[in-house]
Amino acid sequence: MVYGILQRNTRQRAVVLEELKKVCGHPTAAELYEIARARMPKISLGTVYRNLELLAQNGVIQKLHISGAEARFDGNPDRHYHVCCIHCERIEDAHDLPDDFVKEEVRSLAGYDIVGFRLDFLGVCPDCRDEDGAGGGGTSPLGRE
Amino acid sequence: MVYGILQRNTRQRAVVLEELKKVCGHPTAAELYEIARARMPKISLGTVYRNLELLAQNGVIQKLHISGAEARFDGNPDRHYHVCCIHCERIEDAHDLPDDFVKEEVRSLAGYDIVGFRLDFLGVCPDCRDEDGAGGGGTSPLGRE
DNA sequence: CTCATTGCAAATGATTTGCAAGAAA
DNA sequence: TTTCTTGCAAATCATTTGCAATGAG
Repeated sequence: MVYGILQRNTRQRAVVLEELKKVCGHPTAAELYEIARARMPKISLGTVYRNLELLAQNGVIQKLHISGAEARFDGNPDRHYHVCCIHCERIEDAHDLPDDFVKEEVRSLAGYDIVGFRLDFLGVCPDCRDEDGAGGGGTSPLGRE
Repeated sequence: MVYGILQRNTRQRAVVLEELKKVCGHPTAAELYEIARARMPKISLGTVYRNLELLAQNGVIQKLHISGAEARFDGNPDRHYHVCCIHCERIEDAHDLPDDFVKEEVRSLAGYDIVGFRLDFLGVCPDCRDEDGAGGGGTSPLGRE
C-alpha cells in the first residue's frame, strides 16, 4: 500500500483513510475528525487535515469544493459526479449517467487544453421536496448558484 | 434601477457594481476592494463583501466558487460557463459552447428534482502551456480536481 | 424622519503552520 | 538512526458581524 509521495504508513493515516472509505456520505474534515476520534481519541484535527490533503494530492481520495464554505472529501477516487441539494446542501453521488452525456467537441475552448471538467448537479432532494410541500415553484433558474 | 431586496442605491453599491462590470476578469472581493478604493478611498472591505453578497442574491451578478479558497465574482448574471487553468488558477469565460451540449435525459437523478448544474472546465491556459514547454504530459485525469 | 447602509474593529470559522516529541522504515 | 509525522497551540485567511454614525428616500 504505497502511494506516491506518501512515505510512511502511520496509524493515523490508515484510520483517516479507512473511515472515509467506510462512511457513505461526503464528510468535512471536522466530521472525519470526530469519526476518527472514536477509534483514536488523541488524533488531532491538524493531522486529519494534513492526511486528507496528502491523500487527495496522491489521488487516493478526492477533495470536493461543492458547497461554498468547507471542503468535503470523497473516498472514491474515480471520476464520478455529484448531486447537491440546494436546500439542505447534502451531497450524493449521481448514479446512472450515460457516460457520453457531455459532447466531445467541448474539449478545446478559448485556446485552453481542456483536461477535464467539474460538474455538479443542483437539485432538491426527496426529503426537502416533501417538506416544502408546494413543489419548489420558486427555485432559481438553471445553472445559477 | 431597482433590484428586488436592494432598497437603497448607495454610492458604494454603485461603485462596486460598476467596477465589477467594467473589469474583464473574475475578481475576488479583496481585489474589487482595491479597485473600488481607487475611486472611493474610504470604502470598507466589509461594505464590498456586503454589496457583492446582496447583488449576487438579487441576480445582478454571480458569485463563483470555482477554485477552492476565495469566492470570485462575475459581473455577467447570465448563465455561462468558465474555464479554469489548473496551473495558474486563472478563470475565463468559456466561449462558443453548443447550447445543448449536456444531454436532456440528465434532468432527474437519484430522486432529485434537478434544477441546474454547475459546470467548470479545467485546462491549461496558453501561457502556462508555453511556460511548461513539455506539453503537460503529466496532468491529472479528466474530472479530477 | 426612518431605517437601510456604512466604516470600523472585533469575531468567527476553516484551514495552515511552527516546533519539539514520537514513530515508521 | 534518519526524517517523516504527530499533537498542540498559535497563526493565517476569507468572510461575517455588532454597533454607533451616516445618508438615501
